[in-house]
Amino acid sequence: MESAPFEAVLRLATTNARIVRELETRIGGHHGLGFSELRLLRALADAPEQRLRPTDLAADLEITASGVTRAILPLEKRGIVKRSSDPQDARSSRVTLTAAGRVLVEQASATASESTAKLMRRLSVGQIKQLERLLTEIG
Amino acid sequence: MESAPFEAVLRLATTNARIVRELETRIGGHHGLGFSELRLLRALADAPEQRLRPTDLAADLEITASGVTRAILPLEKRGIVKRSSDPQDARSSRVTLTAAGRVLVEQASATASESTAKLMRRLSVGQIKQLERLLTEIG
DNA sequence: GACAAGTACTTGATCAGTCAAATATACTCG
DNA sequence: CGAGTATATTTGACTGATCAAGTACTTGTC
Repeated sequence: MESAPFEAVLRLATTNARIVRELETRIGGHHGLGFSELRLLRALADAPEQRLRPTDLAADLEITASGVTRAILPLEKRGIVKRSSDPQDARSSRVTLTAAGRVLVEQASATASESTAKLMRRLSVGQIKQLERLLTEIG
Repeated sequence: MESAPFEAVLRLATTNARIVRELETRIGGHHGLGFSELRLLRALADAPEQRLRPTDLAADLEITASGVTRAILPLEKRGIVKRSSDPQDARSSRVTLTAAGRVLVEQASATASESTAKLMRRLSVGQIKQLERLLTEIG
């Protein structure tokens, strides 16, 4: 009773866990940033005008709105992101990278890229692209 | 400053999060089991003699030994797994599926397979196999 | 324009997992 | 054999996330 899709999901989970754990120590050591924090900063950096509402961050990161609230707090205290009110909707707000945040995300991404390249040294660039394509294709 | 490997890792994380969250509700709803619990039970089910030491479980699942200790407790209380002492090493123990556990993992896997197939409906069987191969290849 | 329903976010309680330290046992080598 | 080191597990304190409930605002309908 083997199911190719479910086997793939199990593999996805372990590979993800291994890579995240590895990057966590490398990024954390260099920049005092967790993997999920870097993920959040990258989402901001990649957004048009480097600005997103918490809800959109939640959707991008596949976490809950509640998780976003809690993730943002320490980043805001450290002056890495900033919140401003959303002129279109008073319930919401807009989260932006500060100048310091832009520098940090740049540096941390560089470290992460380097480490990732090492972790994936067994795959060719083509295979990595293929992997990314397949993951994106899922949904 | 784009890095194919790191982009792929970011994608890996979000896709993983989405799938895990989805399966969590489906498996949880039907069998009262979390995704990571099912992962643990599957590791046992797939082990020779359906028996593993906590350390080996930790390695298989890519979590810490500490995490295994805590994951096993509720499963043991529910009679899904059982611990016995390791005759080779008094520091360690052996974790096995109970009869009830074997039934449960079978049923939950069926549910999970079904849900996963739906989640991955946009990929062909060949693409899913390819995805799994690439993930395995990484490390 | 008021009221119902929906959406955006926050908060309290909880959970799964981490790390560091403690404990217990095993292994190695002089 | 015994000392020192290494390994297996557990525990306490903590972190990052969840869910459910609450607040605040917006939207759609009559």
